[in-house]
Amino acid sequence: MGTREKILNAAKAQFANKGFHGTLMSDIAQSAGVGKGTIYRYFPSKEELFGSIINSQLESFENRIRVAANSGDSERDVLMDIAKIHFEEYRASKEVIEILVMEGLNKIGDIKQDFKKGIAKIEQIVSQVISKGIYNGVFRDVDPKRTAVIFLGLIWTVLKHGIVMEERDLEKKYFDTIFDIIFHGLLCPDY
Amino acid sequence: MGTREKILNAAKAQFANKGFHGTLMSDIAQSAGVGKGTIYRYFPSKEELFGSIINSQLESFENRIRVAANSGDSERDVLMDIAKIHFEEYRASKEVIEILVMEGLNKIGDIKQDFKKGIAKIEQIVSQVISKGIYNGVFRDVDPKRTAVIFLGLIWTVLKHGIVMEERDLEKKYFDTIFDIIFHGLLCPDY
Amino acid sequence: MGTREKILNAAKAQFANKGFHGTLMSDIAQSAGVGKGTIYRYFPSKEELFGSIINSQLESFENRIRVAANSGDSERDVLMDIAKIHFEEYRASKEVIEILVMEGLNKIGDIKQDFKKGIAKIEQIVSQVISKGIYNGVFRDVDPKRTAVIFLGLIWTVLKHGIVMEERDLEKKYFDTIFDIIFHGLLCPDY
Amino acid sequence: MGTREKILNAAKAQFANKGFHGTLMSDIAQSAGVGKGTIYRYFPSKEELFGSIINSQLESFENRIRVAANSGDSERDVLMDIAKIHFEEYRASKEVIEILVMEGLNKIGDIKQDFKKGIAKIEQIVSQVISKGIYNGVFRDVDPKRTAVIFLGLIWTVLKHGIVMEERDLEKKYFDTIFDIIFHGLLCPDY
DNA sequence: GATGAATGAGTGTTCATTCAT
DNA sequence: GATGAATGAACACTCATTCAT
Repeated sequence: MGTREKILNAAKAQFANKGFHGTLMSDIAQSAGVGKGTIYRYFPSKEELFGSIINSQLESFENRIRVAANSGDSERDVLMDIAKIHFEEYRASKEVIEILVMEGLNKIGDIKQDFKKGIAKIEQIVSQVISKGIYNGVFRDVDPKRTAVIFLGLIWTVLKHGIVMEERDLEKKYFDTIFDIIFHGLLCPDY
Repeated sequence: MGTREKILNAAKAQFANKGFHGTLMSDIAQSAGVGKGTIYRYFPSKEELFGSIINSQLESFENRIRVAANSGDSERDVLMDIAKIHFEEYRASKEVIEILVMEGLNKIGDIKQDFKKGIAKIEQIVSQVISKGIYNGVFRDVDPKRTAVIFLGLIWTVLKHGIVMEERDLEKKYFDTIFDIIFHGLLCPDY
Repeated sequence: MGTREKILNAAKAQFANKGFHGTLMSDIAQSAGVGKGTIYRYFPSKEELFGSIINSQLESFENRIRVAANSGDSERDVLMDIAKIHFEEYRASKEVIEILVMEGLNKIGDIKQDFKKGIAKIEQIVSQVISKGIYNGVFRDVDPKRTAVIFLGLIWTVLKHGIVMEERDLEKKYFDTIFDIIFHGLLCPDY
Repeated sequence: MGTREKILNAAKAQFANKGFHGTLMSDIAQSAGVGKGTIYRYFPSKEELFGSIINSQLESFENRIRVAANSGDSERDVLMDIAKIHFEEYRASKEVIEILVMEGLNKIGDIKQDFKKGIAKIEQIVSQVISKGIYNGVFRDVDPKRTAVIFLGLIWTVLKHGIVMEERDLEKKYFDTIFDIIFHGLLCPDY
């Protein structure tokens, strides 16, 4: 494994465990098995190292979601795919998702701006999916932008809940409930 | 205004603006118009000052939500009331809600534990409301606990979205959309 | 008991227990049962309060020792009286002696200078006693000044030892040994 | 000179000059010609730095005294050697002895306990020397433990006197007088 | 390229002292 | 005269960053 990669992996583990402020550069160096100075040969600062992690994960999300959105599947299935992508990334890289969910919005340098931009892009993709779904008669006539926010919010909420409450097998429990409610609503037909 | 209150207000504003780690005790002192040492007459540490703010807001939420849950109204209306309470508290004290939403789960002393406990209590109340709603034929037969998590998470997410994206008139925009979707679902009857 | 006296007693107890730097003015105030501000009506500063205690004890020593020196007794007995005075004062006011022994020479303001002057005066008295003793054929022909230092040093040493090692019944144990050695020497006649 | 050594030397000088509480870490850093943070690479706290100095000197004393005690010389000479060791160490490292004498018993962390233990060990060695001296007919039949306390205390007191009164050529003045008195006593044979 | 010893700006906290009541 | 709330200068300690080797 390359040095840069070793540093990134160590940083992900440390930031996820102890948060941005709780993580020392020396922790990362030690955990990566490199000298402290070496980190600075690859990343100009702690902040940029942190930002790197956040941004690369956001890009990965954006790309995968964009692919799903253009798959040609029913918009109903696209939404389910988007949810699956989130849970998959969570399973594949719990630590990075933990960082995203817990620290993504901390007021650390320009991280927050990057995060906002990343989220906004994803929201826009989802919003377009919903618009298409409405146009194609799959979804009721809801406000697409707000609904995108709500939909993604739901997924993030469940991820966060799993992380915070330290639940195992998060996705299996919640996946069906989320879609049951978001697709069919909570109320009985009579109400 | 009492000194303690001045300090609390200044602290809320500073923590909301700059986050826990970005806020200096001297900022709070200056913004409160008191000496740095004075803060320590009222709060034993920065952490406890922060925790004080978090906990008192969580208690306020819990109490108001408990009252709403016992109001005797239809469970449908209780859920709407609970959402209204969140938006109201947000309007009344944007800064504290901002702190709760942005920093409540940071790894700062025991804050995270307090926060988790507070959230768990509220989730339990909502879970009972949903159970009753199912029993009374208002709600479909969903899993009450998971649905409570999803419902509350949704509201928090929307609050967070409003804060992060700096939207104005947050509640007016989202309130109806949230309940339209969560009550009636996203899919057209045919799907 | 007058307020000034209450403060002095409380200060003696606190300084003896916790040392100068370990004692807070608020400790003294509380232990004296007065307000913190009240101390400053009687003593201009913590340092002066401390100095007051040191100096008044040194004066008491000086006076009693001067009286003993002028008693007309044999110089042998005068030395024993001087030792007795030390042990008596220790018994009567352990705390002040503790302060004298443990903190008298700390580099706190001008305390050290006062202490040095007080000790020098006492040494001079003892030196004169020894001179007279030599003149009167009681003592061997030793250097009176150095012998005074040694004699007083012995007594202080034993006091300090008792305080540090927290021995009880200090004086009974050591009094005879000190005078046995200092009067008759350690060596057997043959050596 | 190694960094650790530079720091230790600077710390000795500063502590001796200004006492523990009067010495700032930044003073030590400046005087050592290193940055403030560098001190903390070698010593975990001001207290430990101080304790380090105290303890290493106490160990040095103990070792040298133990060697002297086992030299096989007459117990009379061993006592004189022990006194010489004290004066030698004083000459070699006035500052550390000054710290020992002036601050060794202050209530600073666990220093006092270390100091007490160190002194107790040395007292025990001396006590054994005196016991042997009595057994071998060199010393009169005195209490060995108390005599050890008195003997060592006397030496320490004279060192302290020299430091406090800022006398030069301390040892030359006092050495003979101390042993004249302590060996042969103060009284004329008739008394 | 890699290192880790050195750095010093930055921060939470303490506590003697003041002064309005 | 007595008080104790308020003060802010002072200080130990941290840690991201640098740079000589």
